[in-house]
Amino acid sequence: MSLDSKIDRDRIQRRQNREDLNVFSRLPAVYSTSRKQGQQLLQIGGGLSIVEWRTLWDLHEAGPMTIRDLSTIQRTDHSLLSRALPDMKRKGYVRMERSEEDGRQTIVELTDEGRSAYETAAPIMARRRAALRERFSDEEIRTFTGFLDRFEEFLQIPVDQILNQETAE
Amino acid sequence: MSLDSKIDRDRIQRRQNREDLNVFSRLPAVYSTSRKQGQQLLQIGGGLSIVEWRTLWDLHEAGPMTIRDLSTIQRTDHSLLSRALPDMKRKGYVRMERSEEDGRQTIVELTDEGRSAYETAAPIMARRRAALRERFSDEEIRTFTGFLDRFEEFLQIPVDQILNQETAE
DNA sequence: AAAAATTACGTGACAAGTCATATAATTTCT
DNA sequence: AGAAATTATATGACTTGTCACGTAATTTTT
Repeated sequence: MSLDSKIDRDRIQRRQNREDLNVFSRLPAVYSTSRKQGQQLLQIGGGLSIVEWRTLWDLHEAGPMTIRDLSTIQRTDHSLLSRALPDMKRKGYVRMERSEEDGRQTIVELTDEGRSAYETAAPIMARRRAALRERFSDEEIRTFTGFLDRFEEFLQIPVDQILNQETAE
Repeated sequence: MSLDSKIDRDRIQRRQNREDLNVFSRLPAVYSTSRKQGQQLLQIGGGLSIVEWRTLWDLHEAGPMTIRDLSTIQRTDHSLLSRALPDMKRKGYVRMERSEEDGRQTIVELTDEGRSAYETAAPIMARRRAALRERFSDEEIRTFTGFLDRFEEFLQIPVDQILNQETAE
């Protein structure tokens, strides 16, 4: 019997419908589509990368800070910044200086050129957030991010603890 | 003046709090933490990669299907599968066969060995979903995925349409 | 004060995604 | 039927993200 005849369209469809309710499965697609949209908008707004945009934005909003601060705000690994910053410095977007108080830290500060790059991208990115707010009320955003909070709490649970709860089922 | 003294801890903290409500900013971290958790569990459950797990799971649940079907269910680019499948075939997890009905398609089917790899990982991954259900009711999961639906709808909107709605603000 | 632990950062290696482009097969249009 | 468009897959190039490990600086312990 050929494999063709073994394909069960209905069953495949049901599988897909089922997976629509699986948060773990949906996250990758939602994330990557969101990222894609961000990249497109940044392309229009001067060609910054996502990491660059986040960094300029943070520095603009909160002033000079360390690499650790940036990675904390952005909720990413510091290595992402470690790699992006020298490039950004070369482009003239930021200044970097070893901290006098703590020689391990590097303090990053926006330059005028960085500010100007920020200002090119900012209105477009603001438009995006506004467009989202046209579709989600403040209340809904809080509910949505509340779910993200709870989901993140779940993800914090150590793996062995998850596995040892079989009884609770 | 040294850069150290220009650091404003309070302002940085406020920035961070603000970003906690920004869905666009939160998604990357939530996604990658979820992925990390998945990878850890798979490591324990036999060492499958995420793509491999998803594929074995889908084939187990819905029977043989094409690469396109797999990528649709998994909501990812087909290239991910295109690259993973030859490896999975080499490991003996799947069979691949050109479709007789449509010579462009490749039909993928689970082998016994693939089934056995699936069965090693499955209980662990099921435990994870159960652990989630202990913290989110069915109702809440539906609300959560409902938000994901709406957010994805938003992401579907063409970029130029988002930018041209400035009036609506 | 010396030793041990922690923290900040840099860097190499890897996974999971994307897109763009190429090719072959199928379908649609004229 | 032939031409044109579409679809399925493969593959190269790239981004975002992780982790692990190394080094230097700081903090904590003894």
